[in-house]
Amino acid sequence: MQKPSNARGTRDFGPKEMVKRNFVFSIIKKHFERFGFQNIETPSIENLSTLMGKYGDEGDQLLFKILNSGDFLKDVSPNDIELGFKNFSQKIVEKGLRYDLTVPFARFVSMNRSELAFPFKRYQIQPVWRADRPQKGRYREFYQCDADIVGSDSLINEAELISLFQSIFSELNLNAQLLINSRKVLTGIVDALGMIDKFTSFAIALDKLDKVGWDVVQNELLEQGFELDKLNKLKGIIEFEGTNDQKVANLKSFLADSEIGLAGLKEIEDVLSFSVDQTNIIFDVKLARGLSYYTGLIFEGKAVDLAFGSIVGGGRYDNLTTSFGLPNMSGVGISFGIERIIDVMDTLKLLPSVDSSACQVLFTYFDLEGQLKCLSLANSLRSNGISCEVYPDMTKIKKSFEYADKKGIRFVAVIGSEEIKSGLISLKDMISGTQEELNLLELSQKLS
RNA sequence: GCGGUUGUAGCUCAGUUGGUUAGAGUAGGCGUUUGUGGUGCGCUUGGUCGUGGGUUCGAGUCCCAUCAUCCGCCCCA
Repeated sequence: MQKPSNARGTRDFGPKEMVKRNFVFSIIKKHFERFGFQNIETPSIENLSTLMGKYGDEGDQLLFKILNSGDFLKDVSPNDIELGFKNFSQKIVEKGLRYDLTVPFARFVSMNRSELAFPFKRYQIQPVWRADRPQKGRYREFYQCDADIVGSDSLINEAELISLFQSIFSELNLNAQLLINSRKVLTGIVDALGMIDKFTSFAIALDKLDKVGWDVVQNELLEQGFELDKLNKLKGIIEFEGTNDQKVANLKSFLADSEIGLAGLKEIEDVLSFSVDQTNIIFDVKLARGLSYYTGLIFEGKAVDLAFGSIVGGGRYDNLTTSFGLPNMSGVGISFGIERIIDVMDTLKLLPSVDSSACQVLFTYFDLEGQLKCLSLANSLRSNGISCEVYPDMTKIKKSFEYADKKGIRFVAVIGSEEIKSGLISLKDMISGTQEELNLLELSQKLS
């Protein structure tokens, strides 16, 4: 017999974990709906043609691919194998597991364009898979919780997502801040530096500023051909500390000659002006974010009390559905990294440990007569909306008390010959240790 | 994809320079005299020491490979 184990980077969730997970899931879901987002689901499996090329070369490598069923080698010639695995795999693999929820959503919107009411607001809470190397806060199977709005380019949407972020973390009681920036501001900065064609390398270098420090970033940019005096000026801008409004004002002169940069600043200003509550919203010029499809505002959420990487990500994308044959469909979305939120909250002891789903009462008995009585009493209580279970085995009564204790069931109802004779139920409160005799009506009232 | 760490009972870990039948705590089971749990006491079930090779008279201990884990890098939630 082989030792059982989980596949790499995957986890089981027992009852205790599920209590914690459901707590977070239910709050997120509630707020999604409160903001008018509608739930959809898409299949775990997508055609590889839907997924490939959407996440860059790195992303393509991290896709889990599904071997074709049946005789998957029947169309493969020795020549295909000689051409290398990329060519070869195209012949034997046609499907893959979804890598995120955004691309399947784009496919969905494109396919259902005539039936959807635009602007379309949807939320989706489903697992995604990445053939990544597992690490702290990084798994191969994990849930994403996405809320997106497509078919509207109003900045109200951005502001609403920010508001959604605030209300979710407020109810979760987790202190989190949202960094915001605009791809246009970043483009403007590169423009002002006179290196507009080096946008990507600039963004990548800037994104790791917090980790490696300015000197490393500067050296990297100098190697790329950026000019030192301009970088020095940029350094002052980036290290400037102040309110969001002050930061915007400070950037205005730097971006004075860049039309796109000023447009980006205007976006930031507008979104902030739409945000009634600017608590924990921070305009951060350093924020770049990897995924290439963002075109406008971008944001990233972090826990304040624990360094754990980002727990929320999102931004505006203008061309997501273009490759599915639907151009000009601007959208903006936010993704809550629920696995990391759970990890963070667990570390900070902010999650419930008591199983609120435990039954209210456990029935126990000594003989067949008591057993039947318990079953009938249990059904009466259930029809009154009281959750209860009947201990299934006729062993020592002690076992059923231990069972109730372990499972967090508060009351144990004992039905023996005395109870059957008197028609009363002996009810023990496992917390106080007291016991009382009640009839069915009294029991029902006590527990409802 | 790259670098490092760790892998002994269900769980947390001991195990001395290689040396007899591999230990502890905890969890589980049974009991502690009749129909009552959470703390006590007694007894007890669990391990081909991650897996596969190798060195040796002898390997949990040394070497190689492999799988998994955790931590960095890349990237990301």
